[in-house]
Amino acid sequence: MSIPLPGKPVRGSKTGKPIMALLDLLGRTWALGIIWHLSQGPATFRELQQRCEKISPTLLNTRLKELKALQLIATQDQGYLLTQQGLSLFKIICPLGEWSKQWALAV
Amino acid sequence: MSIPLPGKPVRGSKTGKPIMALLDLLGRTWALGIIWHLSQGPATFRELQQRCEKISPTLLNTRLKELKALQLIATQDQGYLLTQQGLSLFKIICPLGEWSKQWALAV
DNA sequence: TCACTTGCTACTAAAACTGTAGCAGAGTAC
DNA sequence: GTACTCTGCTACAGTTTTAGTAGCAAGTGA
Repeated sequence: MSIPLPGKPVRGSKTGKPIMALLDLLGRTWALGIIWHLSQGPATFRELQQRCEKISPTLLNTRLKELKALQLIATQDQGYLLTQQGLSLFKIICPLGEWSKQWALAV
Repeated sequence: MSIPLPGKPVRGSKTGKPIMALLDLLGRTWALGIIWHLSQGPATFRELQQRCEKISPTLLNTRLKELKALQLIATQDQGYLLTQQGLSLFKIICPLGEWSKQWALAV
């Protein structure tokens, strides 16, 4: 799957609007999950695999490359970690944790 | 694909944590997109199809059923619209619009 | 009754994801 | 130096999901 660059047509939208690229990216299996789990701190490849419970290494690597190309994550000695960009994105979606608890009560 | 009920094991997590169900749901193609486009106001099936540019009716209907079962959207005379739950979820992800614009400048 | 719209299903092809096995390189341990 | 372990990652076959197109049944209005 090609990397959803803002400004370019993406899966489901030819307009090139950044939000559509973002929705394409976040709509891919495990993309949100990886960001979520990485917010707990840096992790090696295998550590991340464990945090994600059941992700296949194939897919994990694919997503990591995408997220890296889009500058949401980076690699360092510690392994993978969120960049400033990635962190600011996480801050937005962070409230989903609390929201989902309320939601669970209602559904 | 089965509906990701909070409290139940979902794609990628057996823990049943609500957040994992939510991440599963939002990680499905077009789920976020549908919520996003519905936030612009109620829409009929075909209207929604157009807003989403390139979604296939098969998938649109599948996602609508899921979102309905999870009480994020509902149907009325006007067609489909966000429920209170859906609206409160949208309020969380709404800042993604602005964020993506900043991101577009950086990538 | 005939045209027209709407919500939606059927069906096939294409793309994405899973699951398992395992390789190459780096770091100890002896 | 060589055996052992751990790591990041790739290969590949099989399954599941999504795309894309066609079109049907029900409702509306003329």
